[in-house]
Amino acid sequence: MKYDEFLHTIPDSRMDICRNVFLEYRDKIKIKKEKTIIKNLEKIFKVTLRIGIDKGFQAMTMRDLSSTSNLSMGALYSYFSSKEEILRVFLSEGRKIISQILVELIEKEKEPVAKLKTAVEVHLFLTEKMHKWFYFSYMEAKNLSPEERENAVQSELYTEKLIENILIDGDKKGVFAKIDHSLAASVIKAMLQDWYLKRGKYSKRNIDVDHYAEFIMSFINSFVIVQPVKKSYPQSPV
Amino acid sequence: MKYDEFLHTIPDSRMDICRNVFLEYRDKIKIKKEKTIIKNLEKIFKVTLRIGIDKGFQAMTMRDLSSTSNLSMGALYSYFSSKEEILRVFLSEGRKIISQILVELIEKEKEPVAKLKTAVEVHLFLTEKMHKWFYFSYMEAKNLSPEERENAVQSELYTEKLIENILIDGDKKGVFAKIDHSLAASVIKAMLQDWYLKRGKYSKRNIDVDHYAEFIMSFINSFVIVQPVKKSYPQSPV
DNA sequence: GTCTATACACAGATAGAC
DNA sequence: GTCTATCTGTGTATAGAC
Repeated sequence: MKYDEFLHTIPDSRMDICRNVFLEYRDKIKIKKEKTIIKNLEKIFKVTLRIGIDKGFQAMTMRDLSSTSNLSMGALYSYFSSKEEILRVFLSEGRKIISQILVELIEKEKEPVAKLKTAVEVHLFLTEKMHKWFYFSYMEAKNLSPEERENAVQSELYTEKLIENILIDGDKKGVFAKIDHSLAASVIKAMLQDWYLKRGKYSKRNIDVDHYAEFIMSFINSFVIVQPVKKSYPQSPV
Repeated sequence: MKYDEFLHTIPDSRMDICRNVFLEYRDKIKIKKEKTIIKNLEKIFKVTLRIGIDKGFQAMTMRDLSSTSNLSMGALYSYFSSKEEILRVFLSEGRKIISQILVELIEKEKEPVAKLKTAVEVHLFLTEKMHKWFYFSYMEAKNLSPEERENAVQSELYTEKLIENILIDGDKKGVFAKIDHSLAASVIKAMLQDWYLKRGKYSKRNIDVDHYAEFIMSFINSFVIVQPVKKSYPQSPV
């Protein structure tokens, strides 16, 4: 799959998060009109993401958030009871949406080789589409409460487990080599994460997500596929 | 090389940082006695690292630092003119020491295959020995001033360039495949970073640094070495 | 629903005693 | 060299007008 195709297959995650937050927290929010809530939640999350990436969530003050979102301090506190809650809700709702899309698209494939390719691609495409959210989530997870941080860690491990299971399945079916599945999954995960953690670096070098996906698939396949035929990878023009 | 051997070949980095800071900043520090300075710098950096990893540098207050290090607020400010300066000095001195060791050990090797292995191992061993510093450095780099952040980024790119050059050299000599050297170096770097970014995860699974080094070398070699003989990697006992 | 004004706590930093 | 006491700014959060 190419990134362009992927974009057509999934809904607008930004809207989805806001709608889910509305449904889940409507009794805690002091405002009643759905339209108003959604509109302002979008503003709040958008600005949180922008400032949060720029200088970190801790360094963002509620006054920053207020002035940049054009909502008064008072208004902000009718949506969230504390600054901490903004972070908690934003990260946890994002995680839900992501794991939903990831699992759904992987399950469509049946063969291990195709499953692995899909897992890699969908993960990269998701992080491409929501790259600010992913970067923010990675950097700020440590500022969550212990329970919420545990949720974030588990969510990451879940993705890794998905990959590990694909590798195990492929090993059983004889298409993948007898490797350490757990370690291999970890390392593949690290490659996937590098895409959103070092996004700026790859942009500067004109590497787009399709190019990166193709490259790491060739890297991964050289290790996991049984009796690999060595494919030389074309040198990118500098 | 094994991690145990490595430990004997390098000096104590903690002491080194403090001595270098003393030499470089002796005129800015309000204290005169070298012994006192070194002793207190060690305390300050040690506590900064501990609290900084625990809850982030921004969240650490000077009062935290004061009470945990048993130095009064006033004393702290006779060593550093601001909280920000502690971060700046600690990170920049650390970078100097690390790049020094890395370059020195890589240059001892002459053949590309051995050079690559050494680069991977030394990087892993360094991050193992100073893993708190590396984690802290990674997480707090964004809180530096623009100029200092640029230095941090350049320092990372320098490591990557070292690896890239080894790959290019090996390609010329016919021992490495014709791959995209720049992308390959990036991905290898990502694997190396995962070791200190996810240290806790690997500890839980009883993966030590020697084991990790061996694994990612087999992963990397399957991709970069010309006409690879597929080595199956032994399954680790769970 | 949204605003302004303000309470209150706590941060970084310094002055000056010892 | 090190301490305590204190200044001043700024942070989160709320009360109550509109």
